Amino acid sequence: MGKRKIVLSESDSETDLFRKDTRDYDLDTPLSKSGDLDIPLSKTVTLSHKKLKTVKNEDEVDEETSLSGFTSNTSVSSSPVKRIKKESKSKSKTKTGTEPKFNTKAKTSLKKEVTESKLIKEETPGEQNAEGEVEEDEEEEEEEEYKWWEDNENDGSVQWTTFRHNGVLFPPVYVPLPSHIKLYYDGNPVDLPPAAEEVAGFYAGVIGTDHEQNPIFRKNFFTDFKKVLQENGGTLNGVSIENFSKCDFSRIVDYLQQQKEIKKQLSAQEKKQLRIEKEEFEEPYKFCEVNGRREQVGNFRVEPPDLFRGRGAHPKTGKLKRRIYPEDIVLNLDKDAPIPPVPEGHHWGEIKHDNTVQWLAMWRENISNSFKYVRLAANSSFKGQSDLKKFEKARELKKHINTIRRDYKKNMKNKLMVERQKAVAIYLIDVFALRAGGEKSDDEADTVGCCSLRYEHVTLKPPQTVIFDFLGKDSIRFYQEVEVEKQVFKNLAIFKRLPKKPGDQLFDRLDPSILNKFLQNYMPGLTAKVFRTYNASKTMQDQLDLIPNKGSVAEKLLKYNAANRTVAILCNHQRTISKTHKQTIEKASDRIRELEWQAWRLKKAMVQIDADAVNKSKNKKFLTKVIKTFTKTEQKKIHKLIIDRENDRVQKRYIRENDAKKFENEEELGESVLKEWLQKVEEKKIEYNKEVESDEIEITTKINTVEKIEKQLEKLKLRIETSSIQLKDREENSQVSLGTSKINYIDPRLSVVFCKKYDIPIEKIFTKTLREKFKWAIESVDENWRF
DNA sequence: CGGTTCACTTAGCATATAATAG
DNA sequence: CTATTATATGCTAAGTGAACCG
Repeated sequence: MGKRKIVLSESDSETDLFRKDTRDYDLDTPLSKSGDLDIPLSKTVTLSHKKLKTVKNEDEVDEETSLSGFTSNTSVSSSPVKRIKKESKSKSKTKTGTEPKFNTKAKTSLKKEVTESKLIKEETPGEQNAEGEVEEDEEEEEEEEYKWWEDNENDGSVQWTTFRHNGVLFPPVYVPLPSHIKLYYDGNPVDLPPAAEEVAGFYAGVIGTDHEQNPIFRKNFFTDFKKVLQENGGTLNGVSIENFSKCDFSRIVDYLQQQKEIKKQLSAQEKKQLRIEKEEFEEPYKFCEVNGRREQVGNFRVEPPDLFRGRGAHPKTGKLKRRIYPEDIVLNLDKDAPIPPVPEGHHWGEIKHDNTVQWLAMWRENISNSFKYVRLAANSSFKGQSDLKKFEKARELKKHINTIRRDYKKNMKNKLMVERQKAVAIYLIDVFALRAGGEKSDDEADTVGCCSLRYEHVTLKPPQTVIFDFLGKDSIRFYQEVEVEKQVFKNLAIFKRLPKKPGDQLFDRLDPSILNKFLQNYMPGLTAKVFRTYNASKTMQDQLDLIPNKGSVAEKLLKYNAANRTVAILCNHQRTISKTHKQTIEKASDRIRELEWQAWRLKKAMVQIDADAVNKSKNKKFLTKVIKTFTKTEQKKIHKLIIDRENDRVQKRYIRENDAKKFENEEELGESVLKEWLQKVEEKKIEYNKEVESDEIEITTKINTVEKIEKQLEKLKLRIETSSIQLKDREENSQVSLGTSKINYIDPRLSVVFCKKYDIPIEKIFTKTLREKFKWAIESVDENWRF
């Protein structure tokens, strides 16, 4: 038995997509290394061993029920500790020698940024830099830039030597509503102190979303709202607010809506002006100087106050996320760096000089009392370096994966309960790409990963089918009905055995740290999450290998996306189906049906002209196979669709043109014009009706020869084909999110190589920001690179 | 150790912007 | 050219895992 195929069932149509996946996992490839040690003994195991003596029965697995039918193998297995030299990851091309200078473009870059998209095309692509190398990137760089991936010196713990920036950007102060816009309570206007009014406004902002329907959200909001109100001396006009259901936010909602509308109505110029002003204002915060080099800051804006929008059933959702002031902020800079200016009348909470970390600023947030950090952008050297490290680590796992798989298979029959649990857990993480699953407290949403799986999350269906059903990260449902190996099934049964009951931990001897410590034995730095990266990239490599190098760019892209989708499904990256999705799909299929009707009609006309035309046509296949006959009812339906649409269009056009004329002070079109237009549509309708009755197409000058019709048919055929493919693609992607895996899991070098080999412009696969983020990948691989 | 704290990656949704159909 | 739809980006919540601490 070499490869094991896991076929996911297809029973539940709702989540169908996530269970059609078929994957191969090579668990049995012979090991490259023999003579692996047969002694586990990390500290954890030693401890269990001690435990074994005292509470033997608890820790020993009951062989009777669990091991039947399997070749027994009693030896405790483990992995050799493999020491990998930390070698410098990339062969350095000659480094530029001198320390790169700090990019002084900061001042001018604003204008550049703003107009870039337009200007770029006018500039010579590929300028020469000092060394005479040709810069191939579409964004010109006057100054040579730092290519950290060609730089060898990076030891790890020290992140920077100089580190300077301008601090953070605070959200604007609250501007109270106009005095006539108020909250109403029990039908009466309420005068709120500004602080409370602000919170009421936050709630108004949530009306119309799902949060509004969430009782927890409402309760938490109302509690905090009352608190703020009280802290600010209560309402100003003596109204006492006790009951949420008596609160009427509608005027505030309308006002906010109106403000939004006004903003939208601004002319393009005004919008542009505002944008430029905003840019200018933000400019100082956008960049950070790291070791004399200019790098982009990611989230330089402090999070504004709002109601906390927790995902899933978060107990704290709806609570007020308080405003952050400079006093709350800790800044991190180098010792000699100038201290950024603070808003008038304030001071920074603390100034630190910690060069072992990457953050520029941080504050403590009040919802779960954790930290928020201001850090560099995704295209920075900090992020890039850790990204590269992450993928190199995943590639390192290639060398150990066979050993690991062999071991966990073997350990499925280990006598020690912990070892068995480890084996099964690693199996689940490896095969189903589960996350580690750390412990969570009661004031968070109840979500789980591997180690925190509970009794009720796994259902066993003999002989060897397992149904996983739980909420994972972000409360995204993980539902899979799968066949597993017998021994896995048996072990899961053991882990669920009495006295365990719903609510109990499946892996009661495990937590991520135990698992990770065990994994380190195979490879330094190996942790549970590495498996996700590894399997995602490995899957992508395998999928890409299957794509034939032929066809149009569009076709190849479609295949790339299909490969991407496989990975996204593996990682369970979902997105909510948009509210309009069903409608969109319906509309698109109606549209296709209409196109088919047009084709059918043309076909009829063709036959009318020449009875044998179909047989002679080079589109014979299309004409006979694809085009189905339309019944009279169907025809009428389509006619109605077209006529309604036409009428609609005419009405709109009439209104629009008159609006324009009014604006220009011209004479408006009279009703008669509209009537005339509508009449034309009416004529068409009559025409259609006649067509249905007589079952004959009227031959017009436009379509009076077979050749002309063929030409039109050709066009229609193409449109139908592309529309159908598009529709199918969209349908398949409707609940799968491709982005997350592209950004975080698929080694970007795979995509770069794919583009090179298949002659696809990288822009088709990586957006501008992704190209910046993955610059290290784009510039460092040749087409023979493999994951 | 075993829990907590800190720092970092990963995640989906909301909104802004671009592309495309009509 | 406009309205609609698709895509890209911004935002911040929610994970992981190592270090720290008593």
